[in-house]
Amino acid sequence: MTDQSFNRKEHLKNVSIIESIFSDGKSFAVYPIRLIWVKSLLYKTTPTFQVAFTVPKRKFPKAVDRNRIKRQITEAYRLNKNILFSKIPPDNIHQWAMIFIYTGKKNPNYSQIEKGMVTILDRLKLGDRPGK
RNA sequence: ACACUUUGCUGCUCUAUCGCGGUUUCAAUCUUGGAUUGGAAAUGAGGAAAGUCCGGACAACGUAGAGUAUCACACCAUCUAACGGAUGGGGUUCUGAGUUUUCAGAAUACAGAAAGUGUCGCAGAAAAUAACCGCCCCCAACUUGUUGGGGGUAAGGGUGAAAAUGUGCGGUAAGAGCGCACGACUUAUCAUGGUAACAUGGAAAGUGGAUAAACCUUGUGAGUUGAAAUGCCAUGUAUAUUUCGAUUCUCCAACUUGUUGGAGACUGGGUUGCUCGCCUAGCUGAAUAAGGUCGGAAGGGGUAGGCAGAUAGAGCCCAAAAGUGAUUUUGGGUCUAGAUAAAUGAUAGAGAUUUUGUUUUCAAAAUACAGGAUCCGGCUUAUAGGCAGAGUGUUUGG
RNA sequence: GGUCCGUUCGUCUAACGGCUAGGACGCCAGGUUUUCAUCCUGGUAAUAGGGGUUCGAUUCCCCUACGGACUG
Repeated sequence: MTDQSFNRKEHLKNVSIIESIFSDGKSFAVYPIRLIWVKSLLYKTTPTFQVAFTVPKRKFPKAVDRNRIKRQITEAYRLNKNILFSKIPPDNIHQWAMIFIYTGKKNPNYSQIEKGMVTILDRLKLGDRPGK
């Protein structure tokens, strides 16, 4: 049985970490989602992955649309995050902070978002990247 | 019955699994408080939550007072915590019916142009002290019906959004509210009705073009700033640094003879934007040095976590009574989000409504506008479908 | 959350409540040139939307839409 909960601690809230992600984070995109992330040393109090979700206000001016897209992305992450946990190396000393940005232009359906989320989580390599 | 207009109400439903926010409760671990993890229960976004166009509650600052500026509002009464909101009424304008007296509906920033200033393009003689043409009178000249000069006159003149109170009679050289009759309008006034706005009627004076969503005048009201207000706790730090200004003078009294006290001027600061007024400061020192203090500006360092504010209230529902109504009173019942990088979603199934195809069946698609952020009362704007009421028109039947 | 400002040809801008809404850069057509550029001539094209005040609105007032600035 996999863990499907999504607590408040797993939300990314620290302002300085978010600014560092936007200034020197690494990114790639799978339609309709773009992922930006940064890796740092592990603290004991915070969980391994901290995640935030945003939708640009320029493309979706109404708050109803933005809320719905954020909820759907959150749901897709919650149901598929065991892909990430299964890829953690055994002697892990790092933690990851990630931001998912919705880059599409229309209101999506959930199946599209879930497909993009699964491929993103598959493609993200957590192990020892040689360039690091 | 259908169509249109308008007003009000409503704003898809249920089940299972996983997951999120706060509340209550149970268990475990660490334990001073308390924190973390897990389980359970009930619960969790609107009529506009929106725009931020008004009004309040609440909070901070200010709080002897006066004047003025600035801003807002402007028929009357009532309602309300308050309002630029609502209800009822009045006036004006428009539309329809009907017809000369009304009825119905809609709109209405609806104080003052007779306090003053400004503006009124083009056209037109003239756009606000109206004589260009025309009409009339007097004088002069001669070519004897024209010219020139002086004066009177707003009845007529192709314009314009607007042309000096309309029609008729009298009157006059020609004319003119110059006079009269019937009207129109304005001002202050009297009587009746009405709480009042106002209506009706009488007598008097008068005829003043429009524009105040031009300046303005009158009346009424408003202190300023807004939950990023504000209070407390924790963490952290630097009363750092630079620069500008002020720290003055006179008089009186006392004695301890250079100090103290009082009064005044001046300067700085506070006092709602300004003024007066009020409060307060002007130290050490021989010194224009130096230090201290006060005020302004520049610039820097730190934190960016938690609690309160913050959800029981001008609350919601039902009934009765008062009132034309907005609304109020009384009685009973009820507790119903409280987040802070910010909680409502996904999957599966069933049903409801609408549309399309097919037409017993069935299949597919869609289900509006839109998401709390301190809280209320309004206004404005967006809104699929459904329900109810009113009005108008058409058709059918009696 | 709060306070305030603005919207004029495709772009940048001007305007006393009063003429056909002016100018520059563009674009189009013609001319000049062997051709292109430059230059000359002409044309095109706008008051964010709705309502009101006024004889008359880009201008004054109200509502809506959009854009922007400030505020810890």
